[in-house]
Amino acid sequence: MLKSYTMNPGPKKPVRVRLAPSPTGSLHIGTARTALFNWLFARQNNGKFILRLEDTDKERSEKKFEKEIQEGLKWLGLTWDEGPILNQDSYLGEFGSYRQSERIEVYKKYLQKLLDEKKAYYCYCTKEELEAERQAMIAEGLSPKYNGHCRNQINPKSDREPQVIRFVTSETKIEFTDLVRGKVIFDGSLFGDMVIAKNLETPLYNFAVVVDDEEMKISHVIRGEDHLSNTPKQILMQKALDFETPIYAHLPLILAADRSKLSKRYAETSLLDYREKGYLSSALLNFMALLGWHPEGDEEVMNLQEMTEKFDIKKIQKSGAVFSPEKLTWLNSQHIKNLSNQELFSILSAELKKKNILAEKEFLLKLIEIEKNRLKTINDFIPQTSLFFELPDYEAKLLKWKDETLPEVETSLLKSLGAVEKMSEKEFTAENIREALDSVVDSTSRGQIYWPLRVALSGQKASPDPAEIGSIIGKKETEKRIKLAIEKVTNTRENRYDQSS
RNA sequence: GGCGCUAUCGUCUAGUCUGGUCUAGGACGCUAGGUUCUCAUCCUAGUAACACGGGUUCGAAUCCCGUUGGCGCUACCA
Repeated sequence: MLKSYTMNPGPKKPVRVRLAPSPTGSLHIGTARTALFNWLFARQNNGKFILRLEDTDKERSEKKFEKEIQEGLKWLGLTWDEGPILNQDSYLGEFGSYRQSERIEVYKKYLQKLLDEKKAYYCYCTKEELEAERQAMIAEGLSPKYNGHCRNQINPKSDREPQVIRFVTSETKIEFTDLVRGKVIFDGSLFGDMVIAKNLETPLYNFAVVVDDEEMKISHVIRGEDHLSNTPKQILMQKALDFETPIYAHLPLILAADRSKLSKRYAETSLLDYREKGYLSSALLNFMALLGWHPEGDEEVMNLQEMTEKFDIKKIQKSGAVFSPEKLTWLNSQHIKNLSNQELFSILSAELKKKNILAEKEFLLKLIEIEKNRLKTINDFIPQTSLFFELPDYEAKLLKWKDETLPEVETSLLKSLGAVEKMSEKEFTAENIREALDSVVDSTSRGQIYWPLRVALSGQKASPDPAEIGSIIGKKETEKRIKLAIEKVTNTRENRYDQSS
């Protein structure tokens, strides 16, 4: 007769959620999104967001990744209420350490309790024996699981060393209600007695999680869908230990374009690399939220504050979401536009400093004003504004508007020069330049004047308005660049056959 | 293979619970047009989807069953 465990939410506990990454790699974009949803949920419910480092795998865990994870979360503004402190090595708090490798005594206590109560046992079977058994079961077409050989210590094999500690897995149906998926049922009889520790001092993931979630009074476990099949196993252990089962919410995974697991081959998976590439944390946050969730209404560009107001965990999508670099980039440009010039200034001046480029505040502010709409990433700024610092080299033929001839270009440049020369340094604003230019423009074609002038001032085929450029580089530099262009034209004409015919 | 999750434009999604107002809405992308000296911005328009097959019903994207596809887990990793 199968008995079945049903999860009852029980009395309302204060909301405490956690992010539990393993420091075995950089902060993955998927982990960052999990952090976001946890954070949002905590904020909405007046709860606490806890960061816990799951470093029970001694071989793969590294301190530098612990630091990176924290740095990434800080950059996103996803601050945690409890847990490690950046640049501080000891992580002690109300619940002891938030680093699993420093909580061995806690796990040991519960491990011993299970052992004493015969809810767990030492297994003496060797890896080789287990593997042979596994293969045999697969050959028979069965789902491979441990046969329970050592469960009742039928044959203590006293000449051997214990290999691992196994949990007595009850053969029951396990049912729980997932906040995003609804009711989920697993059959415990398919699991077999699982290994929960290598020995008393070396617990494994599934066990450590159960202990920590209880000890740290976690109310809601919001994590990736890859943990969905761990959940029934963890629930079984909670029952054995007489722990309360938290409420679960399993998030859909982030996928690559071919719907496979998001890997480096397809897009950058490390969060901090997006900072390097010139993405704003607010854009990343916005983008990650939109992967699996959508606010009511049509407005998709949001900051953290707005997301906190609109977020609804019950509205989370059930199936995986493909990562779209294009949308991320678009969102980034939108967030850049929403920044005030002052905010952009702080970001960009830091950027310039890194590259040892000196610029005065007033000058930078002017550049920001005209470049803001042209930026997709912060990193675009330096290459796009280099023309204001130094005129790039260009070919004379670039000065030609449509199919005009070089002599016509020269005439046009001469007109521009004349208009500019009449102005004083003081009245050299974009608006005034435009006015002066318009007075020499032939009503049929502004391009005839504007194009060659723009190329003369920028050296590029795509750039901001020549009047804008002129106002920033100043009257003297403007005249200098126009004269240079005229020079280029005449040199080309002298040294080559007339190409106009 | 077994178990679990899942399925609306190329992509992210609204709509599904509480069938009709859905000739399926928005966003990204793409295309065209407008503004314009160029690029970008901005504006307008277009493009394009209910996986398939049954059933229930006067009526199904929406409810039920099946099929197929995708993903996850199946470790002495997390």
